[in-house]
Amino acid sequence: MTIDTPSHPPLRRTPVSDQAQSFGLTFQGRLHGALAHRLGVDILKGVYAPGQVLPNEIDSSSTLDISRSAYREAIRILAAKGMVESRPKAGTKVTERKRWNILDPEVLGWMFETEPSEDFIKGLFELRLITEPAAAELAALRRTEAHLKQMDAALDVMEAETLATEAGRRADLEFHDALMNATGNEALASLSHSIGAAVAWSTRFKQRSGPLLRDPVPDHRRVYDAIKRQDAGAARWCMESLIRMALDDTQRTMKTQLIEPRG
Amino acid sequence: MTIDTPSHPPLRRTPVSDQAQSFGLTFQGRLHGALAHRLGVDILKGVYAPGQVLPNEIDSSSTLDISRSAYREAIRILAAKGMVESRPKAGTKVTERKRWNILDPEVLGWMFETEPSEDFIKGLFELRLITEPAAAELAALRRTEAHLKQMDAALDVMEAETLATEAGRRADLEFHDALMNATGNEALASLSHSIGAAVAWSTRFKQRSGPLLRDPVPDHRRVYDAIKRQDAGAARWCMESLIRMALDDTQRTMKTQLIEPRG
DNA sequence: TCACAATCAATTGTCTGAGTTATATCACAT
DNA sequence: ATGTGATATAACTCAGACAATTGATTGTGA
Repeated sequence: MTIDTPSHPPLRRTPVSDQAQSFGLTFQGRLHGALAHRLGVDILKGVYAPGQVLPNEIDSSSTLDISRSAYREAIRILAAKGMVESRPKAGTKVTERKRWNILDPEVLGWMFETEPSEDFIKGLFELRLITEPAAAELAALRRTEAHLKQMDAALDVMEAETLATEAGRRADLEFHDALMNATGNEALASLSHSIGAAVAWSTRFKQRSGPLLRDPVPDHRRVYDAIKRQDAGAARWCMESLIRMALDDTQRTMKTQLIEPRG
Repeated sequence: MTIDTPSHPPLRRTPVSDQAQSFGLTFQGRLHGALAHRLGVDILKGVYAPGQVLPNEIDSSSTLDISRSAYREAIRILAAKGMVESRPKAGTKVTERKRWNILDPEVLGWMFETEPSEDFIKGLFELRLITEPAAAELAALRRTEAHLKQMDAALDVMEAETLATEAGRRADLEFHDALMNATGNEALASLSHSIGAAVAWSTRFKQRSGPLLRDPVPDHRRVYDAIKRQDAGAARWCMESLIRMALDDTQRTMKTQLIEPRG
């Protein structure tokens, strides 16, 4: 067994053969991005363990059949996210898990592609339960009319489209973004944006596997109402309940996915 | 005025001239890293505003007198942190501030090099006040003897070294890291690690400008004691008070820095 | 006048091959 | 043991070419 990267779909649109185009599942625009994606997911999956050094640039790029430049740029991306570390003579090694920037939106997205552990999901929602109710509280105290208008508009779209459509999911994100802007706290907004985007991404799977899902609009509306009337306590409580329900949905979805791994 | 990047120290160890070596302030190992650092700080400072497109690769790399590869790798780093976005024909443009991963440890470090706004500092500590007391609470409930031993050892070093030494500051980080491990929440630990590292980095400045600073060890010890006796409420309260004091120190330091910008 | 298709050109993306620099490892001497 | 120096290996940097993508422009037909 000398095969390093087993059973991956091709990294690039096969430029030579005009047939077999239908493969391009994982392909994303740029080559370095696609490779960073693949390596990132592999690291998260444990295909490459922390401490392990990757094959050197020459070998890697040649076995992947790409140029050294593209390979190096992919490594830079992973290094920027704290997942690998390169030094001359020592090679490029996977860093210890503690140093990974798992709250980076891209990393978080990769995470959700790997059937993350129950513990991780729980930890993430625990963090949401800490931050987002507090954010709702701040939003209730600091929101302006403009914020309310944004949130209200997003809610209308959510109601009309439901979470089954792309537009509906986007509206969900817009609602949370508006709420985070209302907190007037940039760092808090950045954190919630990352997590929210990742969780919303997983909503796509929820929607597919679960036949019936709780309508999220009323819960969101309650949060909105509390913020509108500047009731910080109620905003906190409603947001907390909203997240608990999302956790519940997500956990149930993950379980059914374990039963039927692929669609 | 056609000058693009005004008054920056040299990007590389001047390889030609053997003298004037003393310049190497900002230099960090690799060229792509140093450039990413410089560009990142410039973006945070507003030298390059969101929406603005950077000069193209050819021009940029030639005016900076580096190769296109090195320049491109720097851009990939910034793109990985959400700060720029490249597209063929359209160029590389600075993304809107909301999309920056300001909780990335590196970005946060760059932030503290730019005399961040009062609002940003307050927002960051507001986030700490939300997450870290909650973390202390969780740590009190879940800590093991091993965690306690780690924290205790770190406290001893802090006491012996004080925050004036590198070892002392490292011990401070170790204390918080052990605490975060005790929470058993990976996401929470990652967040606090980012913020903690950045704030600790700023401690270096605190130490320099402020002649006398509150001794932080007793406050830390109180948090430790509460966690040891599994008193979640006390742990939360002590941690909150610890952070409020740190905020106080930081704000005072920032103010004095405004009066006397450079040492 | 407007919608849509074809063309163009600017910019990033990719490739190749070479030389340079840092550093982990080992041998050797202290 | 400890420190010092040589060596080989890896990442790092460079240069120049070509390919691919796409925003803008122009042309075409209704």
